[in-house]
Amino acid sequence: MARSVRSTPPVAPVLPPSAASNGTRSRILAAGLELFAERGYHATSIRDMAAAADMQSASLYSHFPSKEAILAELVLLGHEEHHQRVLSAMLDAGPDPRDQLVAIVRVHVLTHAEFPMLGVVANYERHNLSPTAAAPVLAIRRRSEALLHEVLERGVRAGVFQLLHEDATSRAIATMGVSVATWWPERADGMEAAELADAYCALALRMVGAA
Amino acid sequence: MARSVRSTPPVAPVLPPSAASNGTRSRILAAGLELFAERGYHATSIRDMAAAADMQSASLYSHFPSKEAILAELVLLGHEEHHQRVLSAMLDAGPDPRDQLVAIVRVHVLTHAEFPMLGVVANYERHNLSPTAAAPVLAIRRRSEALLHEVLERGVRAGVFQLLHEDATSRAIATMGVSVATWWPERADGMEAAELADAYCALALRMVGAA
Amino acid sequence: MARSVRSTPPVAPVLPPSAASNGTRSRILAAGLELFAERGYHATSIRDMAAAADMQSASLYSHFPSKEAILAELVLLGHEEHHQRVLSAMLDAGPDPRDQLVAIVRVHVLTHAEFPMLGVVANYERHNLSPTAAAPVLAIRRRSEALLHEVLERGVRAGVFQLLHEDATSRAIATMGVSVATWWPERADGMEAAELADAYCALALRMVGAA
Amino acid sequence: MARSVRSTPPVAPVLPPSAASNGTRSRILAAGLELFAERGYHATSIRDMAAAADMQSASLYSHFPSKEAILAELVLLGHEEHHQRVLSAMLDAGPDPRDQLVAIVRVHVLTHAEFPMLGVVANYERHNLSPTAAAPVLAIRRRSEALLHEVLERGVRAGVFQLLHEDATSRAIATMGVSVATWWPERADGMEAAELADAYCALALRMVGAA
DNA sequence: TATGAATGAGTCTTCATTCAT
DNA sequence: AATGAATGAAGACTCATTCAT
Repeated sequence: MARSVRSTPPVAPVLPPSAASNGTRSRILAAGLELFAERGYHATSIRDMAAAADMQSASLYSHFPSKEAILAELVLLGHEEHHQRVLSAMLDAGPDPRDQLVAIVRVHVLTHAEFPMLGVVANYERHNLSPTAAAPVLAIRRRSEALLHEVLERGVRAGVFQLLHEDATSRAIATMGVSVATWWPERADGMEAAELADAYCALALRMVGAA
Repeated sequence: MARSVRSTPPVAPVLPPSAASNGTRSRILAAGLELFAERGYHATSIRDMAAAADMQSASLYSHFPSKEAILAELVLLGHEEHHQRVLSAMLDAGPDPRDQLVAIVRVHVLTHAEFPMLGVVANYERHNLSPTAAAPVLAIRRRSEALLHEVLERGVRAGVFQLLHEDATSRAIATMGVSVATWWPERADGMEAAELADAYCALALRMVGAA
Repeated sequence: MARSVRSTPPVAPVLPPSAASNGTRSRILAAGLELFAERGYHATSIRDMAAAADMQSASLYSHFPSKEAILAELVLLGHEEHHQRVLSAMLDAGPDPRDQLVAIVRVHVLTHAEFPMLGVVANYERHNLSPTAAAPVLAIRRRSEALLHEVLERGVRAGVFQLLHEDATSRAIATMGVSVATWWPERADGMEAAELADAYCALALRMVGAA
Repeated sequence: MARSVRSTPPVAPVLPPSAASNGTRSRILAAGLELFAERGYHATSIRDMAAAADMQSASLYSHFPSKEAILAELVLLGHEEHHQRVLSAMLDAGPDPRDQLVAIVRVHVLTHAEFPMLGVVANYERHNLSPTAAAPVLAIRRRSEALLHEVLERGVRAGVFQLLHEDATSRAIATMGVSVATWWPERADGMEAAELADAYCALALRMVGAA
């Protein structure tokens, strides 16, 4: 039986399925995502986005009330997609804190490898949101952080994790996953996403003293 | 006699001594640093910077030829200061790869804890530089990366490090230090910089399988 | 039957029919023409032009990509209108070089008398164009110059012209026509355009030794 | 005895002797002349002129009270030099109107050939002067025009000139001399100034019907 | 005499947004 | 749903000029 030589697409999809494919709106979101990720929110003009979506700038306002609304939707979408995947992975993992940690890190890394632009925008461009638009995003972030915290705490209580410093450890684990969005799409070798995730999972186990 | 409970100032200095204290120029740099770190390069206007430096916007041009030149100087300065500190720490460390890794991580973390705004600007705002302005910065980055790479390689050859994946490991170590600039200044507890550095050094040793 | 005493309007039209009357665009062109002719390109601000066209300065950019583009259009338009008139006059003239010279000079003078501002802008402000914008203009100028040259050459070969110096003569003929744009609109007496043209035609015939 | 092969210098002097050679002031005037002639008054900044004169812009104000004062001095200087030369040539000519016309045209052409930049600035940039600064210039212009007018009138009264139209003729004669400043420095052939002047003198005689 | 720094007004152009069509 | 034209505010930058040194 012929095996496919390539297991990941050469170019990652821009938007997750939950947001893709429904016409003009998603064309605008895709345009915004690419440009915000590449140049940043303030370096991208409404006209740039319109051009990338093959329309006039005024037409954007038939779909979004403002430039900020487009960023807000992208940032929220990135957080929702991520949180839902992490949550789902946790539910599939058994009760062992080690399995739970691995589940979190794997899906965390894979999501950032699959949607690097969304990772960049959600993490680095979210600071351009007004407090109002940022609020629901922060809520999700806190839930995600709490989830990792919970797993670490349970591992400590179960005696399988020996943390050096809770805060530093959890920040390090979270950060190294996010950074994947930045460097992995530009990697020189042909490293696969699954291979990458394996490495980070093992790394995480070492960081919590469980390997 | 009462001992001071806090050994580091509550607010870190903005610029390293190498750039501070020489008049108008450094006042402009300090203004740019604060604003670029807080809002980002494109969200900061030349008038904002002038106001923060208590002068008219046109007066900036007596000291810098363009807005980009201010960013370029800050980014370069951040990289130079960082690289020089890392280099100096390496020279003070003994020949043991473990000591060398600890030396690198400690100074890496401490630098980002002491100059968090410079860390943010140097790492996140440098993408707003033109290729010409970015070139010398990239050269320094490559040297710093090579240094960490060298230490890891030597540790592996000496049999004291068991790396899971060289690239992933080095990226994770570098990233977790940089992220300090982001979260540590806003920490809730009264964590000291030295304590933070200790934790990250131990974490790094675990990551390379040497703890 | 009563003859009208005045055959030309007291104030010449600003733009030739080929460019006039089509809405906002030509209102901007007319504003630019008047101001460029009166004050010069660099002494005219985009705001001055907007005010003269009764709009905001930003609105100009819905119709022209830059200030230079407005000048470029005016200069090109002036050259095109002029060249087409000269060409048309030549075609109506018989084969006699004297008739041809008179035809050229008459239309040359009349055009500058009818559209003096366009003459001033096309001839004196064209130096403010970038090489790219100036190229098509230069092409037309060369064609016009070649036409006069051709007529003079033919007259010499036919023995009806005795030139003192070809280059000096053709420059003098061309220049005296262009200068009409400058002094004729401010003439003290009530000199008619037709009368003016008659004088210049006779003058030209003398200059080539054919009178 | 060796004859000089070249009767005119390859590059015409910038300023006439009356203004040259007295230090910083004339260095500034020379810089202004070159730049005003090349780019125009409004396209030349005070900093451009300072750079061309190898000094700081603020230093110009030790020698001239304003940018306009530099233009005013150049324009006045050009007119004075020109008028004095024309006057002197007239005094050397005999009483014959033909000789007088030739004398005027010759010196008119030669002056513009020798100081083309001064000719350009005096004739085309003088419109950028305020009425106050323009007044003495206009006075000289009127005297020069009156002089030509006088010669033409005398020739008519003496029956040696048959004018077609006084105003048109005098404008044409004056204009063709001024235009020399524009085209002659860029001539393709190696035409000498004396040769040029001869041609224009003969042309003028034809124009007045005296050849 | 010369200058570096400073300034307020101005430059052209782009911005996000609105609105009538 | 889409657009061309319009706008007021703002963008980075340059202007001619001033002044203390």
